[in-house]
Amino acid sequence: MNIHDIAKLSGYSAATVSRVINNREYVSKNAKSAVQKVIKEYDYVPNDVARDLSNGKTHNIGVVMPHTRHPYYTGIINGIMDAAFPAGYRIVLLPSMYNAKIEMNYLNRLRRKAYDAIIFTSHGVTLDDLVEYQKYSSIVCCHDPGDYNISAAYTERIDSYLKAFSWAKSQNAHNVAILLSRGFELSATSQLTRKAFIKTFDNEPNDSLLRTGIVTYDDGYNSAQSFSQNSVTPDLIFANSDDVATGARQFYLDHNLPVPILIGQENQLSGQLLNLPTIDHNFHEIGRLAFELAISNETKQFSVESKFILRDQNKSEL
Amino acid sequence: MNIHDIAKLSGYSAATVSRVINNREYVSKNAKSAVQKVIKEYDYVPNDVARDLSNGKTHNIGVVMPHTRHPYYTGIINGIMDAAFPAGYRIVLLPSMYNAKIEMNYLNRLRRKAYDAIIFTSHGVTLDDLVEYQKYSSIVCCHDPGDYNISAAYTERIDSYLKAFSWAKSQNAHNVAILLSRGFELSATSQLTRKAFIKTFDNEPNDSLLRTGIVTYDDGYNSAQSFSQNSVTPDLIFANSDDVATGARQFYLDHNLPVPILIGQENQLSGQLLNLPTIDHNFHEIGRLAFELAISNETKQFSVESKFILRDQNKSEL
DNA sequence: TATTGACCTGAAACGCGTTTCAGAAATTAA
DNA sequence: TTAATTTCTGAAACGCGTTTCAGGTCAATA
Repeated sequence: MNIHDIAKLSGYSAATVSRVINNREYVSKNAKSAVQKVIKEYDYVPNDVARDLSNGKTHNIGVVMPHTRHPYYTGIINGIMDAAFPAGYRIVLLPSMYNAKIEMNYLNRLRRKAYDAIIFTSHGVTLDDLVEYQKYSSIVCCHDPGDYNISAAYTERIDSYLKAFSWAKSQNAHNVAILLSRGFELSATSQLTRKAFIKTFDNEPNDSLLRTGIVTYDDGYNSAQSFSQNSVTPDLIFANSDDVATGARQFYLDHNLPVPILIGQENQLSGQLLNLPTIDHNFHEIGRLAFELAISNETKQFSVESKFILRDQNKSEL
Repeated sequence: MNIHDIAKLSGYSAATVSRVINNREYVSKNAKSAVQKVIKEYDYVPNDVARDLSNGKTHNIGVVMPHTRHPYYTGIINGIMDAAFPAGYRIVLLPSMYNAKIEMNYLNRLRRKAYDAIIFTSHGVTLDDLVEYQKYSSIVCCHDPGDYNISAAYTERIDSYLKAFSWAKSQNAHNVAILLSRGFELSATSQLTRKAFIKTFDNEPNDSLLRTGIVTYDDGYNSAQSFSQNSVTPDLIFANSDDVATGARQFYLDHNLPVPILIGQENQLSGQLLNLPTIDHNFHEIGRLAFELAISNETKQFSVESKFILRDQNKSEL
């Protein structure tokens, strides 16, 4: 049962049926009611794929993320979804595991018109690639694109990183461990962390106190364990999430070792319970802005301030 | 630049180009290399929407969920995604806010061929509706479908609910508060909670100790507050997540009131930190199974046991 | 009354791959 | 060498809506 069948059955043409379905003008009352009657009688619904093909639009936005285990990604996704839903867009989850080949594959699906736009919450492909593929469709990234001419909605992280490290310094931290999702060379965010560290402590982060590939509570725990196994004792741990910091903390507690000072990120419940200092990156707003950029035709950048939150240490009731 | 252009440029027909692209047999070496050369030269990629239209398949699976604020839903989504990715399927997020009209809309999009299947992590429409729409495409629900003939992957909750309540009873809990996402009349899961409660305590849950619409930490906090404002003092709170239980706990702490015994669900980090008894519903496995059902042609049901986890209360180091 | 303009309508083309089917060419089997 | 296969190939139809454009009707303006 397609639009041509309805056309025949109603005695009008497919063009008229299409007009009725889409509530276009220039349809007589007679035509409208006749067509509607047949549509109702045969319970006809138009094929969305054919429609998308004809319209050259799918109302689908692809969202690329390495995984959904870190609150930053899930937070952005929520932000995008909350904005996309009322606008009639749907989001398609495109997991990449930081794999550039997989991401290129998604970029090609953009060329193939499968999505109206793609938002990269994180990207393994180069910014050059993103700029290149922009000619096919709207692309938004969620990192500072620097001089690259590409739409971006991102967190201005440097200030809060500086605040966090300078607070760390004020606590007399000398051996600062850094737990990152990706190494400095691979991630702009990690690079920012490094810059803030250098600016504060006047030297490079200590390799033996650096761990990458860190995402979850367990990763935090294991990092602390590996520090311990290597006889490394950080006096402060700067983690990429509160849950990660909490995991590290647990290792020390489990082994009756003194717990280093902890700094988390993303303002999670675990950090709230433990009164950890944290950095709130306002990912929900990032998601919202990313969506707005995705459906707009302009290429522009939005940045949002992140906040270093130092909770009242005395209020800890745990 | 479409397949016909490539056909002309290569001196072969669209049919042959299609064969080359899809690696079909019955293409001569000459044809293959000539076509590939032109494809490469013009950097042609086929249009996915046209392909989907032709093939009648999109490789998109719609996933309906009320929201993404509860770990149960995000957990299922992760499970689905982890299974869908290697199988070459993508998932489209379809938020419903428990709104049956919105869900019907999604069901109609299924009829319109926008998705190959739909998974309902929760449903506001009736099971009759789901059964009805099954004739158009594969539908999977994540609740016990009872006698309805529909594919389902769900958690067998009753045992762990019974265990939880009987533990509650053993703790001499008399005023048991229940925090639910939806009321008994609207949700099969809530109904199970009720049944387990009745079986254990031999009477209906007390209305004044019942709260619905509960999803987050804040909701938990507010519930406790509303109990307090109504001079209701539960001696045990059965929450629908550890975070919710944690929120309730916080209210009592903030007001220097004795904290009731807490039972959480979903085995979250907050519960782990506070050593709360919890119920683990194994949502990741549910998601995986739901996906398998979504792409299979059979209609069947899988259920997974949930676990009541009583943590060592003495080990609380917080 | 002659124009003008608004309103209707449908055939055909378009968006773009895929598949069918018939026919031709090249092999292999007999 | 002939018959029977197997391999290639492309025109056309198909999946299904949307849009364009020409042609027609009818009421309103001049």
